[in-house]
Order: sequence, then structure tokens, then C-alpha cells
Amino acid sequence: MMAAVSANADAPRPAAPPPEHGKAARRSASWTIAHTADDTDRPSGSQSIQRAFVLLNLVGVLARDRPDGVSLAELTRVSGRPKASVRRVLVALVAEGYVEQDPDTACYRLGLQAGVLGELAGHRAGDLSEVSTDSLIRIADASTDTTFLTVRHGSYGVCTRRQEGPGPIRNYALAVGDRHPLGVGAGSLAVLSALSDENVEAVLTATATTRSHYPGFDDETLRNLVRRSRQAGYALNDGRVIAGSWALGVAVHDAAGRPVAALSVASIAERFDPERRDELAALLQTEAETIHAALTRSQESRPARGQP
Amino acid sequence: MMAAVSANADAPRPAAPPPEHGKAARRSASWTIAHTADDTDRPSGSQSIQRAFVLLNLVGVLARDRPDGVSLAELTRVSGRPKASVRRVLVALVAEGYVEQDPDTACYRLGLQAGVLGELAGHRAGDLSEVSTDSLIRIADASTDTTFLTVRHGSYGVCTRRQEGPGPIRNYALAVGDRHPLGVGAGSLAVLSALSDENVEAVLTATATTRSHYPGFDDETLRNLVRRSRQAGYALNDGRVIAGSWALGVAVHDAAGRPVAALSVASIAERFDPERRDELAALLQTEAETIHAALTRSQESRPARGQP
DNA sequence: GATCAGTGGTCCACAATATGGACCGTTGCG
DNA sequence: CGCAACGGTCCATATTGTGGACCACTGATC
Repeated sequence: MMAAVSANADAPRPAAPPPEHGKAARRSASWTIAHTADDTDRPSGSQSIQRAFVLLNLVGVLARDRPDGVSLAELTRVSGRPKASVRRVLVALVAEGYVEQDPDTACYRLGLQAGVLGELAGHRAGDLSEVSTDSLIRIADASTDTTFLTVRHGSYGVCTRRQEGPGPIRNYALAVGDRHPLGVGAGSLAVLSALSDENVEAVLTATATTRSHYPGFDDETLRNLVRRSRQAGYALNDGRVIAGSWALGVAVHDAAGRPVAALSVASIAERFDPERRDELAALLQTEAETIHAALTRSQESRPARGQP
Repeated sequence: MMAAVSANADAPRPAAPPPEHGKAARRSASWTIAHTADDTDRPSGSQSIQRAFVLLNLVGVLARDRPDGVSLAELTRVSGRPKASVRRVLVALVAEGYVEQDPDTACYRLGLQAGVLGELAGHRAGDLSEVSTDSLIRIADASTDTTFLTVRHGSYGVCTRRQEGPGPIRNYALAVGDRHPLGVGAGSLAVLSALSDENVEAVLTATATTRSHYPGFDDETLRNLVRRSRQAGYALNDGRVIAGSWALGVAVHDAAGRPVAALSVASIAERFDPERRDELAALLQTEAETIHAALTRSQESRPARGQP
């Protein structure tokens, strides 16, 4: 666990919120995640809504492995917003059923409607998540490591699925719901590397402020990583996000050929010697191609919009 | 299909939105659903957030069986709000990734983050949905009819799960995400009937304005239905919501003994002769008890909040 | 090809709405 | 018994969201 938090993009005030990643304060999260989409965006008349959803994401991610939920204090700390505001929003979310408050601990976790929304969104046939489940399972089985599906969303990558492998090694560097700038993490880097140079630059500028919270991911480093990934045919994260935690990713292209996601496998550094890298890359590439084919197929059968 | 829509509670202006349920206008929905929680609630400083989530629910429900999504026009029509406002909120939702807009049709459907949220909320062990899946499958198999799990949320009931039976009869009266006042529909009525008289009255007043859109569900009728349900030991919806579509429901109690949900089975009127009613009621009651037991068990094992 | 009803999308003066610093009542630690 | 950290509440303020009016486009229908 120890999963990723903080640094809301909208308040450029330094605010000095995260006491570095040194001795992690309290039981709160120790590191950074991007909760909102673009830094570049112009809120233009919906700031409160944006804040509400950022907070909702935060509740989801922070309460992920905590059945009791997240405390108001932690949410205020991590969101960097005044307590009163956070609470007001939380009350609204509770009223809507998207968040529920534990009557005993007074902590917050995702509520009924969150599940309903997932139910409504999840089983969209022809959807990426839908068609990639089999691939994820195959990769996890074959590699015996933890496998991820990262989906591109604007200039960011969101982990939308995670499949544990049968092996003894567990990797907690990435979990469903985590969001990082494109380029941070193997899958995310694979997507970035599959973009045109022009788009890469656009992403770099768009994620600049967010990336200031990620040590060791400056523009130049990322450009180098992109170059290396293109050359190798796969993206390698050699412990840059969390020391000792390595991963290897390959981009997935949609029917139109655009890189919209990535498959990746994570484990400890020792399991990424050159030979195994090639094996893994081949494995991932095959499955990425399978998914691409499935997406293309389901795209072709679209125009028919029959109905009983 | 033809599933349920409209009548946002916050705008008491008559507005004459739904042209009755007669010749369904356009391809839009023909009937009513409650999208927001309480009529009684005091928005107190979060009206825009409430509106955003109401709209999000609306997108989810309306786009449910429509891969292309919902048009802006339909959303404005059905939400009863000015187009500009609806659009502004939609843009915000899109920016957050909870809604996506089809680049071709310009229609809106649930987006990436909606699925992620569901993923984060869904697999909460010890959760109601989690422990009731087996029961739903068993009921659907045994009855050969469509089976539902309805969860109480305030004075309303939300359909959170739906299991098709192997039989030839399909029922489209209720689908995941649909929300109705307690008392409307078999499962919903089962929950209402399991409440104390005092609570029943509270629900009746809370849902009064919403229920004005549901013909044939006035206070007196509901009180009669509650009385009948308590006597029979099960709730019967004899085609009151949609003609010819009957259903039978039984309440599910949580570890503390409160009725928090209901199991129900729906089919055509012909399949609800007295004998079969008793069979179904017994079946549902057994499963409701099973779920209750599971909830109690998982509740007891709670206090231990260990962590590596 | 002009009309019209229907889309999706944009603008901006106005005030209702969300904001957040200050404050209160508890709890639990030293 | 302070003291710190907690959840929760208040309310004057101006920032924020509001929504009527308007534009451009499309495709029936006359």
C-alpha cells in the first residue's frame, strides 16, 4: 500500500503541504498523485464541481484498502483545502450517496452510488477494460507477476485494472485509481513514447506543474526515457517511482491507431534482467496486438445500432 | 427497456415536462424516476454539486443501453434545467473523466473515471452487493425469472443488481441505477413495509413531491400496500408501476436488524398465481436470511483492523 | 431553395452561491 | 490539567455559477 496522494493542481500557492517524502507523516499517504486532469484547464464556471470530483477521487483512492474509511482530517491535509470546504463538499457527496460516513469512526468511504455508477459504466461491451481482461490474466499467469492496465486520460495515465500474478512477489507501487502524468511509470511511459514528438512536448508542458512533485521526472529526463523506450520497443521503469520497484510496459492502440492505453508488468529489480525483459516485452506486445484487434473488430460492428 | 426518467425534485415549478406517459415523446424515456435523494434536504451551500451528480446519474441511466450516449437536448429536456447550465456541468464532468462525449454524435455517456470509481467501490468485502450475488443467482435459476437487489438509500430504493433468469421472459421494468421512492415496486415496498409505522410516515412525507409523478401511489394506497405486505410476509407489486409487469419482494436486514435492502423477482402477471407466490416468497425469504447471516458474520469479524 | 424546427455551442450582466477563517465542544494523550 | 488534534458549525464576503438570449449548422418539409 502507501499509495499516492495530494498536490491539487488548482492552487498554485506553494502552501508547503507535503512535508517532503521523508518521514511520512501520520498514517497518511507518503507520496504524490495527480487527482485532476489538466493543469492547463480553464475551470470556467464549474470550480466547485471540479473540487467535488477531485475529493471524490481522493476518497476512493485513500479509502481503497481501509475498510473504515478516511478521516476528515486526512482529507483536508491531503487535498490542501480548508477543512470547512472539504466538509461541506463531503456532506454533499454523502447526501448524493457517492460517499458514506461510518457512523462509528466518522470516517468517509465510497458509498452506494459509486458502486452503481461503476455497474452502469463497467459492462460497456467493446470497451477497453472489457476486452483486455483476458489479456491481463494471461500475462499475469505467464509472467507470475502483477499486471496492470493503464488508460490514457488527457495528459495523464490512470490505472484502471490490476491483476495479481500467481508468484510470491507482490507489488504495491500502483493500484486501481492511481493517476500519474504520462511518462511516470512503465505503462504511462509506454503511452507517452507512442505519441508524436509534438504531442510529447504538449504533454510535457501540460503536466509541468504536476510533475514538480515527482522528483526525477523533469522534461529532459522524460525526453530521454521516451527515446530509450522507442528504441527498445518497450518502456522500462527502472525503479524511478519507488526504489526497487521495476516495471515494463507496452502501449495499446485503439481502432484508429492512437495509443490509448498500456499493459505493464511490475516486480522487483532482480526479475528484469535483459533476457527476461525481451520475453516480457514480446508477451505484452502480443497481447497488446490482441486487444488492438478486438477493438478494431468491435469498432467495425458499430454502425449497426439495432434495438428490439 | 424504456426506463424511467425526469422530474428533478429541486425545481418545484410545474414546468409541465412529461407529456404524460401516453405516446412516448421521441426516443426519450417515457416515465419517471427520482434522481436525487431527499426532497426534504437543505442543499445548504452545495447546490451546484448536487446538480452535477443528478446529471451524472442521469447520464448513467439514460445511456445505459445506448452505446452512442445521450444527446444534450434529451438531457436538458429530462433534467428540466436550462440548456446552458446542463452543458456547463457536462463539460465539467467530461473534464473530470466521469463522462465522455462521442466525437461523432456529440452525445454523452459515462466515462473512464466512472468505471474506476466502481472498481474502487465495488469489491468491498462484506458489502451487501458482494454477499448477495450468490443468492441472486440461485433465485434467478430457481425461479427462471429476473431477480433484483434493491438497496435502501434514505427514503428511496436503488436497484443495484439485476440477474437474468434462464427463462424466456424478460422484464425491463427495472434496471441497475433506477431509483424510486420506497414503496414503488416490489423490493422497494418490501423495505418500506419492514420499517416501523413511524418511519413509514416519515418516508411518505419525504417522498410526497416525488411521488406526485407516480400515478397511483398516494399516501393512502401505500399505507394499504404496507399493511397487505406485512400480513402476507412479502411485498407484491401487481402491475402498479407498469401494467402487466408483476413482482414479488422480501426485505433483507443488516447485522443490526434494520431493513437495508430487498430481493425481488419480476415477471408477467400470469406467473404469480397464489401457489407460486408462496413458493417464491419462501425462496426469497431463505436467501434473505442467508444474506442477513453473512452480513452478521462479516460484521462480527470487523473490530480487528489489522494491517501489515 | 427558402422555411422551420431541431440540434450543439457560446456569451456575459447579474446575484445567488460557495467560500473559508474563526470558533465551539470533545476526546485522548502526557 | 493543559494541549493538540479531532469533527463540526457559523456567517459576512465576493467569487462563483447562473441562464436567457444568441449564433451556426443540419436536415426535413413545402
